[in-house]
Parts: sequence; C-alpha cells; structure tokens
Amino acid sequence: MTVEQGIEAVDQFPVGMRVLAVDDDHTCLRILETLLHRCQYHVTTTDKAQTALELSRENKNKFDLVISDVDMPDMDGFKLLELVGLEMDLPVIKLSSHSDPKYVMKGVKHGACDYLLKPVRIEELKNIWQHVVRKSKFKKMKSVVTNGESEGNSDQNGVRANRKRKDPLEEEDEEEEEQQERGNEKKPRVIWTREMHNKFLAAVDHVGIKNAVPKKILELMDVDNLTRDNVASHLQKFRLALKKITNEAKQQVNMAAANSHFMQMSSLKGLGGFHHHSPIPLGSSQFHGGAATTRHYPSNRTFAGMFPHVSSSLPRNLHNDGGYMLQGTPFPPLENLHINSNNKAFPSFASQQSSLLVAPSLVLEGHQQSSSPSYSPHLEINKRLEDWSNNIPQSNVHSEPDALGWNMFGNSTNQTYFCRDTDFGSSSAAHADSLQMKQQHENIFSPMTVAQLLRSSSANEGLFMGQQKLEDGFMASDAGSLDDIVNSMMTQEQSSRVLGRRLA
DNA sequence: CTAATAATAT
DNA sequence: AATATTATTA
Repeated sequence: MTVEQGIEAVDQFPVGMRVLAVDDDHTCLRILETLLHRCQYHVTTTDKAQTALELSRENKNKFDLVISDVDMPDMDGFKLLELVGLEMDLPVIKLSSHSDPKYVMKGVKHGACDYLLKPVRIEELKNIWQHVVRKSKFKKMKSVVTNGESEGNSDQNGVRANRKRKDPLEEEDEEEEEQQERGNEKKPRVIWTREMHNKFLAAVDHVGIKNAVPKKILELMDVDNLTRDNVASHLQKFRLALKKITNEAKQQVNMAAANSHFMQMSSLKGLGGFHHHSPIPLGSSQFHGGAATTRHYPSNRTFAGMFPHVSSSLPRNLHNDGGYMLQGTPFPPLENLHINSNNKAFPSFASQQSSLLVAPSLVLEGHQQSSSPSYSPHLEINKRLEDWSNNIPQSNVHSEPDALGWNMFGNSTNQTYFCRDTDFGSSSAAHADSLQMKQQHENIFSPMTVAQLLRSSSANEGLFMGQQKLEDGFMASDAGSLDDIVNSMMTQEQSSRVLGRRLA
C-alpha cells in the first residue's frame, strides 16, 4: 500500500459514516445534525432515547456510531449507552454539558468510548470516526483469530473456554456439546482473554496490589468456571511481569538521569538505548523510513499485555509500592471505580481494544515513532510537563485552558492531571496531509479527552494519562517503551480463542 | 527447536 | 498463599 493510497483510504472513510444522533433538546439536536453533516457523515436523528434504541435494534447494521446526550427524560442516557453498546456493539459517544468528573466517569464506566462536552465543536466531530475504525479493527482481529484455522476446524477437538460470561457480541456458535461427562482426563487450559484479564486487573486494582490474593481476586472477577488456582497462576505471572517492568524501568531512570546532563549529545551510541529493532510490520508508510519505534526495553514480548495502558506518548510516573513500581497513582487510581453489586465495575468497554486515538496513519500503524534516531522524547516531554504544571491554576477543577489548550483536571497530593476537554489535539488532523512529521511530533504531546483520561486511570483499558509533576524519585518513561511490551500480546493472541483439549 | 504460559506440586 | 516445577502449546 503506498502512502498516497493509505492516506486516501483513511481520508475517504469517514465520508458517509452512519451516525445516530440522540438528544431531547431540539436545538442541540439540530446543531449536532448540522455539524455532523458538515463532516460528511450520514446522520439520523431522534429526540428520544427509546426511539434510538429501537432504531438501532431494528437496523442492526445500519449505524456505525451513536452519539447521544446523557440527560434525557425518557430514558437514562447511560442506560441507552449500555444497551446500545452491548447489544449492537457500536461505539457510543456521550454528550453532555456536565464536565463533572463523576458524570464523565459514569459514561466511561458504562462503556462510552468518548465523552464530549457541550457545546460540541466541529473539530471534535471530525474525529469521531476514529472510534469506529478502532472498534472495527479490533473486531477484525478477533475474527481472524477465530476463523484463522480454516483447515480442519481445529475446534472440533477443543472445548470452548466458556469461562467468561458471554460477550453479547461474540455469540456465534452456541453449540455447547458439554462433553464434560466423559472421563475428562485433563483439565482444560484456561485462556486468558483480554476481557478476563481486564477483570483481573480491575480486581487487583480494587483491592490493591498488596492485598491482592487469588481468592479475593477470583471473587471479584466473578467469572464462571475459573478456579482459584487459575487466578493464582495468572497472578504469579502478573507479579513476575511487574517485577520485570519495574527493573527495566529503574534502569531507564538511571539512564535518563545520566543522560539528562548530556542532553545535547544525542549520541548514546553503544548504549543500546535508542536504536531501533524490527520495523513495525504493517504496510510501508514513510514513517518506517526513519526511526522505527525507539525501544528502551528489550523487544521480547514477555508479559506483553499485562498492563492496561497503551499509549505512552506522555511520561508515566512510576511510584514505588513495596517493591513494585506502579504507574501513577497506586493501582486503584480513581476512587470512583468501585465494583458495585451489579458487577458493573467492569464496563463494557473492556472488550474494546485499547488504543490511542491518533492521526489516521498512526491508527493504522499502531505506533508512533520519533522523528529522528537520536530524538529523546521523554526529556522534552518532561520539560513541557513541568511548564504546564507550573502554569496550571491550583484551585478550580475546570479552568481555562492554558496556551496549549490544557486544563487541569484534578489535583491530588503529588500529582496533577491534565486534559483538554474534548479535542483530540493534533489528531484533529484527521485527514492526514503532508505534514505528518509535524503531526507526529505534535502527537507526542497530544492531549486527551476527558474520557480518555479517565479511562486511562480505570485500569480497564486504555491510556495511561494522568500526568504528574515530575519529582525526585519519580520517573517517566518515554514513548514507545512500555508501550511495546504492553501492546503486543493480549490483543492478538488471546482475544477470543478456543481452549484446547486434545483428543489424542 | 524454544519460549511462553497455564497447570500442578511443594 | 507464594513459589517452583512441569506440561502443553504456539
């Protein structure tokens, strides 16, 4: 695929994307419709949540995305979100004038893939197609994994790993030939799907890493047919992964510290830090020409996918917690994330693949790369962060954006969160043009939406984002490092697989 | 073959 | 419950 084609492809895509817009306020709805039209989407509107639900039920594949107000008289907007998101597996974007984190959190918890604040600007709407791309990309991956074994349906001798409650979206062959009855020599192996792992994480999250024991985790996860031993095993692996990451992170910090004095010398030759390994095996855009993702961690994929965040464009501060370094706030970051009696603590978006919404080319590539081999992102980023945090007003939660368009989102003892309300930042260059390099560069500093920010802290998926002011003893890792470890495994290998039981 | 990963043993 | 070992898989 040539670059031009690639760009054209992504450029063309959003045109005609079918959007269902829901808002009880007619004025808002009109405006929304107009704006969506202007983005060249195909728009269907309704002022009733109930109608929206019916519409989407009747035409299962008639919409690509739903964008809906949260407060509506006839139905709880969150209910709608949940129903649509789960039943139809459509990306749902929430719309609200409430910037209260609680609302946002709620939206995210219920599976919103984004949360836009009213009044919505067209720039934001221009970008919503990315949610669709993201979602479908994930789906495709899933189906490849499941249908991949075209030769001799290897399923026949395998028992489905039906340990998770069925995801409404993957109810295909429901033929349960419970062949449990027979001798049952070997225990089926558990395949840890992304979903299960997310639950696992949420559970660990909830009780805190130090109290995380298999039994408790198992209870919290509430997955059928999963045994305590299964969890124990996974926990073991998880801890190992954590330790490994921590150690490498420490090395990073040392290196960073050492380097910071010599920043001008971009060399680093011989240190093995900034050379690139194998190029990202996808297409052949010009991004591969220069530096591939800089890896600061070994390129082996051990433990990949163990950790929830994906993007690493911005620094993460690691926080030492009894031998393990945890990211940002200690594991259970937001007090909002509770596991309630309905087990809704594991929002539906757990089934989405996490991925930073970035400019199209990057969506497709899945990686960002630095613009030059000697480029050292984290140092610059840290510097900028410091600048930002120094300029952030200290009291109000929702302040005016600073010059860079960032708001302070929250502030706790030693950290400050930043975000921008609703913009995807540079990714608003949704229609990629010839400015990729610049774009790329901006992407590194690209701000998050509120929803993205929250999600990042929810341990369920997504972006690690809360940005702390850098302090001694904290560290930041830079783009393309943890990322590599995190991103590669879970998604491809374990999305929805069959659990094999050999029949001789 | 090896590495990864889950099961099982301690 | 934590860790070490083994078995199975890709």
